[in-house]
This record gives sequence, structure tokens and C-alpha cells, in this order.
Amino acid sequence: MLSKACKYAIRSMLYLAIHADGTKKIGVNKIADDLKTPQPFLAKLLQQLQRDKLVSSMKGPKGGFFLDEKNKENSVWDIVMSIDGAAKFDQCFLGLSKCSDENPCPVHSIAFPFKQRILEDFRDKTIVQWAGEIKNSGKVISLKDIEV
Amino acid sequence: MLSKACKYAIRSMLYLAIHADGTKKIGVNKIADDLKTPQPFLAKLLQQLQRDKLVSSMKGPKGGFFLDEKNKENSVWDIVMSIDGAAKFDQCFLGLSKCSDENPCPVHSIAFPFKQRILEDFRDKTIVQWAGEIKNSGKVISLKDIEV
DNA sequence: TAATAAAAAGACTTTTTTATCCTTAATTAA
DNA sequence: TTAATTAAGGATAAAAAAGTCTTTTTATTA
Repeated sequence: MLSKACKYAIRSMLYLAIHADGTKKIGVNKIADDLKTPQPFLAKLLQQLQRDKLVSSMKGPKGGFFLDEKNKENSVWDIVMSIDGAAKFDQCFLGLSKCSDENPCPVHSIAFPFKQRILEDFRDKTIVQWAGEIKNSGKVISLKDIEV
Repeated sequence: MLSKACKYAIRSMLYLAIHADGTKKIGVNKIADDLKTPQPFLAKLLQQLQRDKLVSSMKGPKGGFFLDEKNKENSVWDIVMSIDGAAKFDQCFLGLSKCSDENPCPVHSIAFPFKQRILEDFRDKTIVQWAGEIKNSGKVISLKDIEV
């Protein structure tokens, strides 16, 4: 559904939304370390996101990545588009090239509502909103990875 | 979630459940053609399923693949296990190595019920049951692919 | 202004997944 | 019993995804 690349990207962006801002930037090393993602690979992804104006960066000492006010108003869906593209996400669970309410695969009735629900969340909530929910949730919602 | 290989495998098996039996076997060429899957690749998959006793086959003219009574009592989950393995299916939507109710990723609350639901269906329904539902459903449920 | 720290960029490598090809074995029917 | 047909098996190839390395650019601070 989502490539590893895209999963890394989404987690990094939410991580930045929570931990970084214009005055406190965070470098790839730190991010990759916390999220347990391959460092140079993540660097590539952040570069890509930066090109698409989804994340901001500064070179040099005290430099790093952060989200400016505009970046924060983007959605998780924008990240998916930048890394995987829309087509990748919107695929039939059983691989039919044309799977719809009229022409459903055997699991369409289960898979479609789920995809819709995730899609809504991804498309309609801004990154700050996500970050807020993560921070204020009673549960300890994870972005950092704990290897098992 | 599921590899292409696994999607091809599931569709072929349901296809066989509906269209073949001990007296009418179907060859890979016909299956691959209807399902629009790469023929030699599908052959490999059916071989694998045959080794795991999920599908039956006969060589020679009038030979081909079919499901015997035992095969029909297997589940779609058995196919997933044979081709992808359980681990592949049960992965966190955002890639956390440990994602659970106690340690949820930001989309766990949406993704988990979906995975459970699919898993139940895959595990608890036999292949004949699937086939029956597909045949008797009001809708035209697709296994064959129509390229767009 | 020099040293340093960090991102940007591009080329490259490795691994995984998907897909093909070729030879052998089994079965059927003429 | 021979020709035809179809699966089984193994080796290989191609494509995609994941990951690394090296050099260049930009900013900071001493």
C-alpha cells in the first residue's frame, strides 16, 4: 500500500511537526536515529520533500530540517503524493486493474471503506492537526521505532 | 500488504474453485489468460501451491489444475501463508516494528480493525465458501482482470 | 577568513520482487 | 508406441525498491 520510503517520510514529517520548528532544526542523523531508518536513504527522502516544498531546511551548523507555517498546513496525502504518487496507494487489494463498486473484487466491500477512511484522514487533516492529536492523545502514540 | 505473487495466487485459486473440478482441469495458459497474469510466473506460483497441497494437478493432455475436495476446504489464509508468509501480511501500516494497542502508530486505530476483519475472512472461510459467495452474490464479482 | 557542520545532488550498489526460458517428466490419445 | 500436451523443476534475467557513497554547496561561528 505504502512503500517503505513513504512510511519513513510520513513518520519523519510528523516527528518534525512535533519536535522541530524554525528555531529548533533537526538533522537527518538525529531523525534517522530516533526513527530507526537508514540515514542516507532518509536524507534522499527529505531532499525530495524539500523540493516539493513540504519541508524546510537550512544548511550549515545549527542547520537541519523543520516545518515552517506553510509546511504545517500540508496534509499527509501530500507526502504520499510526493513519494509514492496517488496511483500506488489506490490499488485493488487483490490486484485487479479495475476494481469498483460496479466491478468489485471479492474483498472490495471490506477494503474500500478502509481505504476511504484512511484517505480522508490523510487528505483532510493538516500535519499540525496530526501532530496535535498525537501529542494530546491519552495513549503513547509512536513514531520512533523500537526494534524488537 | 500482499505481494503481486500472492494476489495472483488467490485469484487463481478462487477461479479454479469456480471453474474447475476433478473432471474439468484448467491449464496455466487459460488461467493466466483470463486473469491477465504473466503465464510463467503464475506457473511457478501454482507449483508452489501444489507442493503445499493447496491445489491439485495432472500432467499431459486434458491435464491442468483443479481443486480436489480437500483443497476446497483450505482457506485463503493458507494461500497467503504459502506464498507470502504470515509476517508479510501482519505489518504496521506506517512501518513500526512493534505496533499494537499499547504502542500504536498514528493510524493503528483505523488499520488494525481492517486487518482483523480481512484476516478473519481469510482464515475462517473455506475456499468453497468464497466461491459460493462469489457465484451467488447479486453483483458481478470479478477475478478475471480487464485491463484498462 | 578559515574551519566546521550540515544539506543537496548525483552516481552507484545491493536486495527483493517479478518474470522468463529451457529441459525433463508424466499422461493421453491416435 | 509415438506424438502431442501439459505440469515440474531449475537456472537465469529484468525491473523495482531500498540503501550507500562521494562531492559540492551553503551557512555558522570562532
